[in-house]
Amino acid sequence: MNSEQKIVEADGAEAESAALKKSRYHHGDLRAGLIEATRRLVEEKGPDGFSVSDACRLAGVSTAAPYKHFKDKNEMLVAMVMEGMIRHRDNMLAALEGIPEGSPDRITALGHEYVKFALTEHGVFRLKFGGFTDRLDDPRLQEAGEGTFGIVLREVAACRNETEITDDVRRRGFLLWSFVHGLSFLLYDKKLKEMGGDTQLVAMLTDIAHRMLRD
Amino acid sequence: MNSEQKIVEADGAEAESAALKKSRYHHGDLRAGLIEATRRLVEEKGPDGFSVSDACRLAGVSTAAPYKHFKDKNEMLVAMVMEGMIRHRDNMLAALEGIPEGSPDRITALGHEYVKFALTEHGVFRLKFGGFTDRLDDPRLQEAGEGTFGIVLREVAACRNETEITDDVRRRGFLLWSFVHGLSFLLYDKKLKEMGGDTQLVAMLTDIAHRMLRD
DNA sequence: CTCGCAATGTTAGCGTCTCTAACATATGTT
DNA sequence: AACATATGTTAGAGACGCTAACATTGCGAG
Repeated sequence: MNSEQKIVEADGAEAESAALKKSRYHHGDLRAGLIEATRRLVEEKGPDGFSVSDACRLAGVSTAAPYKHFKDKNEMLVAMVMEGMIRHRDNMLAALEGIPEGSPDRITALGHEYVKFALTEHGVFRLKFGGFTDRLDDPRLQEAGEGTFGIVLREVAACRNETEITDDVRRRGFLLWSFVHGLSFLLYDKKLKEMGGDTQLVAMLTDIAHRMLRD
Repeated sequence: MNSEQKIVEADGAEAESAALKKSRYHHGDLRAGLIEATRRLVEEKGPDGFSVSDACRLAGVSTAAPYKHFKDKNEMLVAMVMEGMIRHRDNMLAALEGIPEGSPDRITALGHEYVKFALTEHGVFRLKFGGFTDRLDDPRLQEAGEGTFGIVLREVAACRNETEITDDVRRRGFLLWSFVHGLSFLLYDKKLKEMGGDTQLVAMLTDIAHRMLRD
């Protein structure tokens, strides 16, 4: 039953002597531990199935402990999603490596990474975009999202041989974003059952990229 | 404070003598009343802010009453979303009226209606598509959604001069759906602040329809 | 008509959840 | 060493989901 308990603490990055930690009053880095617990639970049970109490049990602390680090449940989620958005952006930047500048393949790669993130970290993705907006409207999240969109805009501009972000570039970028965004939702909801592996997905993304980039 | 109370009952479709209803033990049509209360509250406070207790207060019954009509909270939401999906489909069918068969304008009209619904009934929309999927996986909802997609496929086929739903038609339909789906989310999240009125939206939808329909 | 049953309400209460208050313990600065 | 602050704990208030037990109503069969 409690085989999973305290796991969050145990496999923390800076694993000091586990025995030493055992009889500690203080957790070490409870904030990080709770964020990690939150992430796991949201992925496992979904955004609405998540409870602060569960996170406390997983982190091995009392249910009042989180409130020394976060204002409320919502702030815990914001902190967790924040980290996810950074991963999201880093993944997208990494996906561009080795693909020649100005190639539409870069757009495809970005879209592919976007969808992959939405599918693997669907809890984070849905928290950010799936309708908890009313409560999850932290300006830092807004900012992080716009930063990611900036990457797309830059690539679109390059493909269109523009030196700056014109209205046309912005329009095309937004259309591309709409597409991969919707695709992410629909794929996770299994609306396209017959969608095979990555090959078919990439073909789809490539097709879209070309349709959106041409005149 | 209770100016809104019992509103749900008061303005019901079949408004009998209000005075007569007042001293009634039975509600009349509590099931319908609760669905309507649920719809209002979800639109007002968002899917996660909704509580059965609130719905009871709005409908003017005790907090145990709903469980004579619905298995649990989730079934209340399913029933409410179900009605929304029917409205959604009817709206889309109505949007086609007067537009010549085989015209891409029909695709645009469908997309426009899709987005309009997502924006006006965003609570319903997000419940259906925004990540409550794990709990909201009623097969009837699945079916309703596929019915709506069928409308799109039929129109795409007509525009492509196909007599049946080929793989190509299905692919284009899915891409179109992805687009308007993602657009709906992003527009509500105000990701496109500069998006003006309907005119600009329609222009965007028209552009997309043409890009997706051509070879 | 009325008797009885099924349908549909109500009240009371359990367990859980979020969050706060009051108190306890650790940490680190002087 | 002593104190201030940070970070934990326990206890509990108030809301919610849901169930059990009981009350009222509507309706069909005798």
